[in-house]
Amino acid sequence: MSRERILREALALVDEEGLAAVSMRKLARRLGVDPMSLYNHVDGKDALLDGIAEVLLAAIPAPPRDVDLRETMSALAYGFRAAMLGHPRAAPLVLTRRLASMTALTPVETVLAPLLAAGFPPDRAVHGLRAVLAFLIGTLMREVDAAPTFSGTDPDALRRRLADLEGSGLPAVSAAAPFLAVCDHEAEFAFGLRILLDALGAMAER
Amino acid sequence: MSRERILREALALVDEEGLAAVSMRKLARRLGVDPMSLYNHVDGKDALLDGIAEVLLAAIPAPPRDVDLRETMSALAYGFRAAMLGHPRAAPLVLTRRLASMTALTPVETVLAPLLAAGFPPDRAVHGLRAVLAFLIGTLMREVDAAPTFSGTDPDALRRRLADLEGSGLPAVSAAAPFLAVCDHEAEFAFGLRILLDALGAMAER
DNA sequence: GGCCGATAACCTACACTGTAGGCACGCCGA
DNA sequence: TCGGCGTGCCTACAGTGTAGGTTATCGGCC
Repeated sequence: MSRERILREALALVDEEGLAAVSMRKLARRLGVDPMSLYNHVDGKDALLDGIAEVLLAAIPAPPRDVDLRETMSALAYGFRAAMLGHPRAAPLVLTRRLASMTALTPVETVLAPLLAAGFPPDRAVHGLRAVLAFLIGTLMREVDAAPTFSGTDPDALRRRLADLEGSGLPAVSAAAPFLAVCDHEAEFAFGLRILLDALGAMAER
Repeated sequence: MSRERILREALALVDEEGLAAVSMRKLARRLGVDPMSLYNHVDGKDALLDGIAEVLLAAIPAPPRDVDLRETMSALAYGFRAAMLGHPRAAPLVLTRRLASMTALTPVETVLAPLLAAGFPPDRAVHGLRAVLAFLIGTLMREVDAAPTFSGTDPDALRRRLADLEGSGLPAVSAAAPFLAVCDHEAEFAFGLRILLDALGAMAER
């Protein structure tokens, strides 16, 4: 039927079975349709994946209006992260694909506008935007589609990982093993984002 | 023949034809071997890709010894980047896979050691390491395996992209269009890295 | 020297993939 | 009424990862 329904079902499929499990045939089966019929609404598998990525991007909420630079950027960053974590197995589509659509531009506008308003010259504003975005993507890459490994709920696996690190023969790694074995993604994210926004804030004042 | 030769040839295949073109059969043909023979040295395609990633990781040069914290981290970051840019089409293997091998631990040791020596408590050191790593990965994700688009050598494509941005109806995007249309990855990288290392340096002093 | 177990190369076969090409139906404007 | 066109279906093709089984070659041991 419609492209929209196809994308919705495709996203559900990814959520349930993971990216690798997506095939035109399986998707068609779920929709009760012949595989080839999909090609009337989506031109090829790659375009389908791009479509899913755009659905994800569109789910980023707009930050509140009329708050200061830092709060705007922070809200957008957390919104982006939340949108990706809402569909962890699909998130790599957004993080690894080079999207050139309008959907990708809206968040850019949202963060660029307050930067310019804060007095950033356009080139510096783009620099700042890209630095934050790179950090966002890198962080999400780490936690998304992760094996449940790092969530650390399994105490046995954690112990094994800890032993591996301590027995690595690398002194600094051994010393920091308890912190390397686990990863509080939320805290890591907050830490890095704070640093970056601090730096941007300092630049804004000059 | 040996696992090593297989990985070398696989990396060459990726360099020449891209990740999507890698198949056990094609790789075997290049090696003049039956596809199934590969399974005697590598257990499955996924393990093969992991192997390629480790080859890339192993190519990161060790930073000079006995220099200060900032220089060590900077050298390692640039080394990481250079290693990935040396094989842009293979780099996503490192950036997207969750590697748990010893090879991945060596650079960790290299950056963790000076952080601890500088007085960082282990948990903060890991925080700092991860923040920088996230930025590294995010940045590389953007420039690697990129369509040659953003290299901007084609003035026609650049003009088209610029026109798209200016005609987007988004005021900030239009205003910053000349800087959004191109991307000097080297400069972006230096900018973000400087911010992060500044922040870590400031933390080290307290 | 003769045997034996292991290793590695090969071959076949299976279930599955994305999608090009063609056919049949039903709606919509002329 | 008649064309066309968009949509859905079907077949077919070249290619995929890899399980299972067969053979030859080689190193060590009696």
